[in-house]
Amino acid sequence: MSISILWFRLDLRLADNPALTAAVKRGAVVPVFIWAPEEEGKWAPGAASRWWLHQSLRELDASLRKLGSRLIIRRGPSLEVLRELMKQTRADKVLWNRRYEPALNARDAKIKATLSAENFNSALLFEPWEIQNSSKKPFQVFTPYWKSVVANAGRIGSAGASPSRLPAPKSWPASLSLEELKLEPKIGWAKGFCEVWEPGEAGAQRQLRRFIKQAMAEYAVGRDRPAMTGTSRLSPHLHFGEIGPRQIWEAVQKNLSQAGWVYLREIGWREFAHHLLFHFPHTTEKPLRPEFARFPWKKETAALKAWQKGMTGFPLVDAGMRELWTTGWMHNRVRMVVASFLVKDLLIPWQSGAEWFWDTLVDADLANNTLGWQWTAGCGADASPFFRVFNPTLQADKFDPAHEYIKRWVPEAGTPAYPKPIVDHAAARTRALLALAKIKSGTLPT
DNA sequence: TGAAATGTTGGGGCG
DNA sequence: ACGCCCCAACATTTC
Repeated sequence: MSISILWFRLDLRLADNPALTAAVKRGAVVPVFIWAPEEEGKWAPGAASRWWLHQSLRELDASLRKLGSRLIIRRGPSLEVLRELMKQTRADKVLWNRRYEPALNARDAKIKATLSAENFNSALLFEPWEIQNSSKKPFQVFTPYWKSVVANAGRIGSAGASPSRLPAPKSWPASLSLEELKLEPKIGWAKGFCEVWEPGEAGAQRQLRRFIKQAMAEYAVGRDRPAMTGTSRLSPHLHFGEIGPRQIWEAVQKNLSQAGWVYLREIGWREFAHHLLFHFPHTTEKPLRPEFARFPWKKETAALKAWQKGMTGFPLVDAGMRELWTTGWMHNRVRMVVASFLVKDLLIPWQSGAEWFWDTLVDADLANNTLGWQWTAGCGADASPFFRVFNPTLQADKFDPAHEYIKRWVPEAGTPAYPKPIVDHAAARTRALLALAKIKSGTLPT
């Protein structure tokens, strides 16, 4: 029997974990998590993500201990740690599930070329290179991409079960304590997070069952009502791999209905985001449509601050930004509204919004965040056209008609204590369209 | 997975 | 009865 290092990354679960299954098959398993944020460059986990990661690692360790195993925690560099661990434990192979972020593709390739390693897919229905259009190129439009995924659905593997046993090595190598990683905030700003989230594999499963039973049938409407729990709320669990898309696919197929497809389509958008990030890795920083590099963005520090703090004077925008700050999450309908407001009403670069979301969202995910912001800014693949400007007031009336959501997060709205709108929306819309015209006319000869 | 501007239609009041 | 105007309701176009 061989000894394997199982390198946990964004796959913090025991069920449907192909690397884990393969490791168990080989013999003894040394599960390890390596904290190496510097290897992710600019996109190292933000503060909210680190809070979640701490809880999730604690849960993972507890589940491993129930099987007589445990989680070894180390600090990077990853290659050095893995090499050392192999020596210490006499393991002959490292197994892991793939990630697709540009910085990590390079790092992992190097590790794979250096050590004896084997990789698996736990995070996606299809690998980004498996879905191609008829000319063998990546898709850039969602609908044909999704059609291709559905047409190939028969090839989606079934979700694996948790291992019933997890053979331990003869002796355990040294480990840091979870606290030593200092992932949790020093001051208690994450209190609100604890009230609404249950990080870990068990919490993810509970959330999935809650959604399928109580919300999925009404999803087509419920997903647009920020005051309701009408969405799956699985995004942070998915990001950390506490649940995988194959498990969701399988569970929804068992209860399939028209509404089920509406939801699976959203899983499709997540899949599409990973597809795009893999094939167009520069889009984390730069617009996919090159003409947007010339867009006359503003550097409005005060306005950006007002947006971040939820003090723009637009109740729905502020409600969303405060929900984000308090709970580490924002309803997707409201994400579109606040993003449109930042990019179009304030003309602040979408990258500034992406950075703020990166730091404050517990579900911050490089693929989804990049797609979301480029979609809003109109500069991405299959993006919303820039001239589609959300009117925050109309959006509130449509999707929060009783202002229940607004009252929850902005109780002082409508009183003198509430700030005056920092822009005139109608004027801001005109200004945004003018700015857009500039990059269009810029392509014409003078 | 918008909203505003502009165009069209048709019912009803009124001379 | 008829033409004219008003305007809400709906549709289409534009950004």
